[in-house]
Amino acid sequence: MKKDKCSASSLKNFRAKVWRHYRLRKRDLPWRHTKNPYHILVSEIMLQQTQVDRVIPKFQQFLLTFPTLKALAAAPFSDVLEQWQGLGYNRRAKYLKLAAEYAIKNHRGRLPETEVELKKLPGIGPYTAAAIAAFAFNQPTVLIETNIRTVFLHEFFSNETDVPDSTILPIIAATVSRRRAGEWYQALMDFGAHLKKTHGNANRRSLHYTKQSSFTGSNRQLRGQIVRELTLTSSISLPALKRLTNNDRRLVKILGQLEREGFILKAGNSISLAL
DNA sequence: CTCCGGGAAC
DNA sequence: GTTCCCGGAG
Repeated sequence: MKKDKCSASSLKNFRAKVWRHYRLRKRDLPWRHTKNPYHILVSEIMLQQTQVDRVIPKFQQFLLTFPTLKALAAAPFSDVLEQWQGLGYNRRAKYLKLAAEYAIKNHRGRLPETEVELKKLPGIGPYTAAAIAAFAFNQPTVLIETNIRTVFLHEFFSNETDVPDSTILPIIAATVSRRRAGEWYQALMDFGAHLKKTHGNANRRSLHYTKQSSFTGSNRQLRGQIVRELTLTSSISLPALKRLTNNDRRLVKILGQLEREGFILKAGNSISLAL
């Protein structure tokens, strides 16, 4: 009986368990059939805070509409935003197009291959930079997201609460496959998704666990409605938008934010999506 | 720290 | 009605 949960033999058993689950229960996901860095990028941005089942059809349609990094960079923002409707977090659509433009301008039309360079792209933070490096370029980066967090909380911190990621990351680094990093992380995510179905959500024991405020009646809801309206009509008057809410002051405030963030253009009383 | 979307499972 | 989602920016 090994006392140390992180002993060499424990880690070896853990790895074997994850690989075994992957062999038997691997999910067949569209972005696992490609090594195209652009396709990986699109999938990872879409998957930020968004369930796999909801991303799959959007991912495929998006790549039909914008087949290459160059096509995305050249496309009107309003077209990108239109494709994005239903996914939520419209800022991601903006960041994704800006990232494409950045790569065209600074990396000769390709995505950079290192974590440090990837993180410089808009919308790409610590997780996504490490994930693209692992999935597209097979680098043994260290990354954590909700499924991976679940796996390690379940396997190594089953009796602990308020576990910070900084405590988990060294174990992730100690267990990552040097030779098959991308596959390893896919296997971890599949195992984590499986654990959530069978054991509930261990992430509530993470130090970083938070519940988000309610959506109905929120600024986010109204903001989303405004953006969707604009993708449908291309141009709309302020009085027409006022029917979305009885709080004109809140509407004007959100419109100001959308304008500053580069989502919309205001010309007098006429409002349209930015190009 | 707060903000950001929206559909679906529960 | 509540929770969750292969997070990131300001």
